[in-house]
Amino acid sequence: MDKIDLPAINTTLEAFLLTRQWRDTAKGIVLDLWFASQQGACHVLIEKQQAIFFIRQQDHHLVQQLLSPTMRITIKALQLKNFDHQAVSGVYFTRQKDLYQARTLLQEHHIKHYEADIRPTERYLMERFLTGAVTIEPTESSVSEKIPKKPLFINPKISPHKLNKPKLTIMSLDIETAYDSQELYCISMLCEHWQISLIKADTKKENIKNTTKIECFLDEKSLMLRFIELMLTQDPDIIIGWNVINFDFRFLQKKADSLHLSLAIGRAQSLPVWRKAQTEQAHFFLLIPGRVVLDGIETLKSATWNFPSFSLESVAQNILGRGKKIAEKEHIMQVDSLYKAKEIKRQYQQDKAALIAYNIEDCQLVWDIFKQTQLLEFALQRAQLTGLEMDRTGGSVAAFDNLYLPRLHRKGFVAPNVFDHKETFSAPGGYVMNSKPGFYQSVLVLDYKSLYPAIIRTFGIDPYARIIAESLDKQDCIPGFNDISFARDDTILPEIIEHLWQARDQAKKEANKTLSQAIKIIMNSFYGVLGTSGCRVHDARLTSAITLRGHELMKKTALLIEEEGYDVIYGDTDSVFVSLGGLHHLAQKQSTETQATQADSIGHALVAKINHYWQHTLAEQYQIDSALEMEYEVHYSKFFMPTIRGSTKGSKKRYAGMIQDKTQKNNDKIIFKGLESVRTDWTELAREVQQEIYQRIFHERPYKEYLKNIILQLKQGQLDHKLIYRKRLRQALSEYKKNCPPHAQAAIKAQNYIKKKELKKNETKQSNYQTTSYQQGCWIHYFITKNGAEPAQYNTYALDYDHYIEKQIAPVVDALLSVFDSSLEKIIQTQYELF
DNA sequence: TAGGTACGTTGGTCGGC
DNA sequence: CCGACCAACGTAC
Repeated sequence: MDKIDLPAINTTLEAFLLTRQWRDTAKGIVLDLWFASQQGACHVLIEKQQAIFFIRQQDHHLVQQLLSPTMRITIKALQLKNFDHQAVSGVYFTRQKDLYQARTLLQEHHIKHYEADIRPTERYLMERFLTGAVTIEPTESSVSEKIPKKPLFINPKISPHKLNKPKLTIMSLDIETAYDSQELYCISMLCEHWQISLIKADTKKENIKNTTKIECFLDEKSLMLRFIELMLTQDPDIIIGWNVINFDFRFLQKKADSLHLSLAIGRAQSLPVWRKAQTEQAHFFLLIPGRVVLDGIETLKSATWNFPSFSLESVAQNILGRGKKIAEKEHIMQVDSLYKAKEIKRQYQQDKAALIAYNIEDCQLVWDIFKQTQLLEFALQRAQLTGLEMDRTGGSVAAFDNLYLPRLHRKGFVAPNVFDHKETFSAPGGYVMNSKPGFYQSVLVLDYKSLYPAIIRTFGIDPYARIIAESLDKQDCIPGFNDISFARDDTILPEIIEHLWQARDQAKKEANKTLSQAIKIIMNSFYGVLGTSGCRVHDARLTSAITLRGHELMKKTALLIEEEGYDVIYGDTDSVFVSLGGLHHLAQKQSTETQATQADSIGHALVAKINHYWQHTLAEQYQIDSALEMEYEVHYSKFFMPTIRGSTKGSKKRYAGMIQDKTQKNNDKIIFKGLESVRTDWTELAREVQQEIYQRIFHERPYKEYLKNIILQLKQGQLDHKLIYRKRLRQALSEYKKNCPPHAQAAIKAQNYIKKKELKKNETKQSNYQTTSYQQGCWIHYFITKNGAEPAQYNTYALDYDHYIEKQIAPVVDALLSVFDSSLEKIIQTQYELF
């Protein structure tokens, strides 16, 4: 047996929490925690934990009578109250199973109970303020000698710690399989200084030349066994991939099951735990004890990255500027959506070296994407801030609970239950000003930095502070709206935000963009959480207190700016748009540099005035410190605000502005918001024409010939590849009952074409693969043809070019041209006159 | 393994002519 | 054929 290399007893270990599990045992609830540490992986068991929820003290005997015949419980009166100021007791269980049963019994008897939905792991961690980084102090009895190599600590003391960069072993994983059968071709694993590809092949027959390390296996079973062995010897803390849980690991699990293999790839040879999502049928969650599996797609989304497509090809092109080895050329995919899958099969049969290179390159792409975007650091920071698992995406309510509940308990309260608060009205959202449409010379944008968190901080908006305020004098409270107010000096949420705010300022100072971003996301999620009935402290009066204060601030801000003689042309929630140069046709010609310099100084002056105003006014009116911070965001040297189509009214949430590049001439950038060119459901042609026309007009370059040429090319069929509509099927096809929009029509037609093909060819295998592909959430690609909407892949009809001119090009162009009393129709008309 | 509301656009449906 | 209304989607913040 290997020599046991344990850290010295009583040496404090710095560690980071990887996975958490709980289980009922004869000796009580056991928590099973895995950490990464400087000394490698570290396993901790916390024994003899009790499960707990709360009841009203007045229900003590009722609960005792109800539960004690079937389970062992202890009920203890506590110095805690519910939100109705009633005293509560804790009910303690030796098994979580009993708690669940008790919960059901109490529900049946309509007996109030609180916080019965907190899992034992979360309860243990949150009440100790343990999130990601911790110190572990092993005690003499806590070190087990049973398992060699891996330290096992029983009931050590664990304390929160600051996040130092933990030493983590990362593995990028990707598999290749047949598209038309359950055949496994190849598995590639890539770590920092190590990589391998396992392929099903006969070494004697195959001639595989490749620089990477390759092992060949005659059958899937030996390949799988080697995979399991390598997972244990490489022993990664983090496994990354692309759709890695719902494709790669799910495939490997099914493969292991069919081969009667135990997929013991967890630490201490434990098994993966699968859980099915309740909402989506096809979505699964995976827990591998001791290892964190991070899916690139979900993690990027959770860090607010957005791409037109989240395929590895598309994201790699966007972030790394390079794509996969088998390129997903869009014009090929249109004709044959299985092009890539077929090429993989061909390579497996004819050129295994190429397939291995492709497979390992996918691992590398995922690795490089994680590195480039600092995704792992983001996941670590988020876990550290929220106490959620590293792989947990979404979970805003759970993050709020982790931060809020322990603090609420220390203030002497237990939380209400989800759906306890009966909704009486719905809270308004952000204030969106009516816009003044037109083409402007010079526009400033000023905005409030994290407006809603700033309002929560400044006005003490907090579920607990509202409860407390009910029994306080008026002068000790800050008024909200809807007849509620908040305790002035006794709050929870504003303090959490203040702490995060300071951490964010510090992160910015240290140029730690990842941390700053993680904090911003969490701070902004608090408002949303208070607004959903899925949150236990939800109350529309609280969100109203935030948004209505926002309305007030926005309106006053616009007045303050107008007082200075400037025109506010638009504003949305936390921003105001200030016109400096006036409308284009009225503008005086002025050098662009002078304009920009003047704009900057005006911007800074306005922001200073407004910030000072709130400092002064709020101190005077409410005796509070303003945390409101308006910033000078950007100067648009040219700016266009459209009207609503077919009206003279200014539009909202749609505009374009040009930002001057101060260092480089002729490198100005046009920002599009809400307009067609940022919408994925408009055709490529429409988006491209909009960009081009705006470029030309903003730079005062001719555009008529360009437009005529586009129309000509379109009618000649030269632009057909840019005429595909792309839209998601948001419901199951059968759910489009009230009306059937074009993309759903196209999807139904596609299904019918496939069925016909199936009957003709009687080729079941491949067709089965495709008939299942028009499901909720999938993308539909379609043309508008003389026969209406047709699926792009199967279309045989002539395209309806008049439709594209009228519905795609004209709207995009006319919005801007109308400023100059022109339109697409007028421009084309002159063309006809020429003929 | 539950963050929110506000908004514009297209095209389908339906009742009126 | 037209207008009013609304379903569906994607977006801004």
